[in-house]
Amino acid sequence: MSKAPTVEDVALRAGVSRQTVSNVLNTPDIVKPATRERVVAAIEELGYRRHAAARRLRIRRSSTIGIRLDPYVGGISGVVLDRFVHAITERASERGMRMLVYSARTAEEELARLAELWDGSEIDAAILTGTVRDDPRVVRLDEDGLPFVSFGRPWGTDDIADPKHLWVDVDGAAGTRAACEHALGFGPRVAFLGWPTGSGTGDDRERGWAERMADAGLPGPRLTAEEGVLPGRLAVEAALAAGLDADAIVCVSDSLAVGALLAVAAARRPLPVIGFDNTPTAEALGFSSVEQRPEDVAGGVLRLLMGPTGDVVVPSRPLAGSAHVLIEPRLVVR
Amino acid sequence: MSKAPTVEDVALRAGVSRQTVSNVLNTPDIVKPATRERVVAAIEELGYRRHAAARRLRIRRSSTIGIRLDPYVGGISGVVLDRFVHAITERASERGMRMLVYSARTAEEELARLAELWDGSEIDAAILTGTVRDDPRVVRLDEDGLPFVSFGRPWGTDDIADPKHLWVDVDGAAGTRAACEHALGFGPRVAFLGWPTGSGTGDDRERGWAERMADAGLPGPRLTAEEGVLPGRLAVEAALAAGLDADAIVCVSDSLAVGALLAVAAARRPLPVIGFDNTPTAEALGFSSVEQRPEDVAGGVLRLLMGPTGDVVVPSRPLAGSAHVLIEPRLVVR
DNA sequence: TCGGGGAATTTGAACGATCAAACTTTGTGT
DNA sequence: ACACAAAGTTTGATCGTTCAAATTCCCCGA
Repeated sequence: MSKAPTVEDVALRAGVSRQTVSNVLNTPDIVKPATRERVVAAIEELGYRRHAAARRLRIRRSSTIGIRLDPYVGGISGVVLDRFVHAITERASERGMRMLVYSARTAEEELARLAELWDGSEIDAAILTGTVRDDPRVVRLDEDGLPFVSFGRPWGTDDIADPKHLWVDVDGAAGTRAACEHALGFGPRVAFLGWPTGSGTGDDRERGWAERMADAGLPGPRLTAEEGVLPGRLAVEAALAAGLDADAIVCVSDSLAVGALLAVAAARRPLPVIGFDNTPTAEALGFSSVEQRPEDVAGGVLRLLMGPTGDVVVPSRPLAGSAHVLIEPRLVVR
Repeated sequence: MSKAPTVEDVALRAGVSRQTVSNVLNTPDIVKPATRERVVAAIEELGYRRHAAARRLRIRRSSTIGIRLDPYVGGISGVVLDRFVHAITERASERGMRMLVYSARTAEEELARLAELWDGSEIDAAILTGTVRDDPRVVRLDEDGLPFVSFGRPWGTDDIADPKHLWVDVDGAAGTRAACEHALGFGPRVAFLGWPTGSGTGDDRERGWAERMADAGLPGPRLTAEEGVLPGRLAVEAALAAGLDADAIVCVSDSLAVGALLAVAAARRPLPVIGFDNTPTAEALGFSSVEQRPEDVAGGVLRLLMGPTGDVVVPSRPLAGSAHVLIEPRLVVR
């Protein structure tokens, strides 16, 4: 097994120069067809492949996007992110991009990692997940000039009119509205099991239910629990014991939905429960759930980073109207 | 914001030469302490970071490992792989390695991707998952000289004595044996719900149960179902209807365990069910399950690729005794 | 036949790091 | 004080590709 061929080898074989080979690879149309064919043939024969590192060094682009993969903490919620990672990996590859994953425990550690990857020219862009209000990462990445998109809105800031950075998110209200619509088929009293007020995501999802019920002129009961199966179960058990009068329960997450299901089953009250996130657990237990459509989120992220069709990351200042993508989720009925 | 500093800039600032800076970075002990300090200070002041692409080009190593991330297909089983990806990302980073994920739908496509990444010098090694008997990937990667480790044994080949390649796997029999042990605490009649005979993994897991029961002189009933919640449910329902006499059910997977649980609940027969893989669903529903310990698998993979402590991939011919790692799973009791 | 001009191709330099070898400094023993 | 080895440092070349500028080719009209 000999050394991998270089442009030089190909050039020699095709009887042309380095640069012509390079042109065939990068800008085929400026090469005379006859020459091009000869070069292509030589490439085939030698099994030539570009050396990525050399190319990166020269053009100062890596065609790679970084994304964090937190240490696995268990629970249902991590699954959504994993699905997104799968989706973005696939979509990125269609656009000629690679995905580099890194791990970090804290925001600081993530920043350190990203700085390293960015300065070392290992990534052209990054995708942030789990952004919080006044996220320190957003500020620093802006300073560093690293193009990035976040999956999740920066709740609390008004950045529709004056966008500070690019983001893609799921329209939670639309999701629960759809869930509600479906739930109303079981009867007029649709309850909502949500998180305590204050989380942007939770409030958004609750709004969909509240609005739909208001439209119908049917204020439904609202329950609250911290995220988790057990809290959900306890909340619903308590509500049932207190004489909850509902025809269905729409939940802010699959974890809470599982808890609700367990409570409902224990009480022998066959109440339909609808979850959010459509995790494998929802599939396994066979309850309906709102699907975030990770593929569409991934598509949105890439569109913001690279434009509708390009295959290069184009650093763009966020412009009102074109800095955000809001994905409409869909209800998976079971 | 000016151009990123290079070794040259650092050298100038510290009043030394390029190479000395490089030495401080790579082999600090051959540099005189006083000089070293000056260089380190200059690096700090300028915020210098190595340009990864340039380094890769020169040393012909990328310090990157590739791993496939299949398009997400849903279901519970994919979660195990995701957990492994998380774990390996974390561990790899501790060893100074990066993880590059790629997607592929078929073995052929994966080979194409890997060849591209390997020839382009983007990865130093690869991790294969879901290897099957006479896997075409194994042969081709060997030919190409790409170092790789597989997560999962090549069932069917005798490669303990004459190892053909490196692999790490989970000792399924040990897992079900532990599950069985725990189940025997509920009573002597422990049933097993497995896949149809013929899958290496399934047979291995079943063996643990069979052996443990044989040791106890208690042949338990054995049920069979294809992977999936519904098949599992139907199998157990049928068995219960036919008068299944059991004190607990050990299952080959969490999916089947969920099915078993649903059947058991529907029949109002409080039977403990134990699953395998410890997915979030097992956690959510609160049933015991055998945990594959992805962190240990990840550790094993890196050890095979890089030796016990190194930070470089060392391509090694598989040697009997040191080519495989078998992880002992542990039962998570709930 | 020659010149003009655009298309096609080639040449030299550069990207930023490390290797190998040459060179200089330091330290030791006599 | 001197020779000699070891330690420390510098210089020139190189990895494979692409950019920028220079050169050659080719067609067409005068």
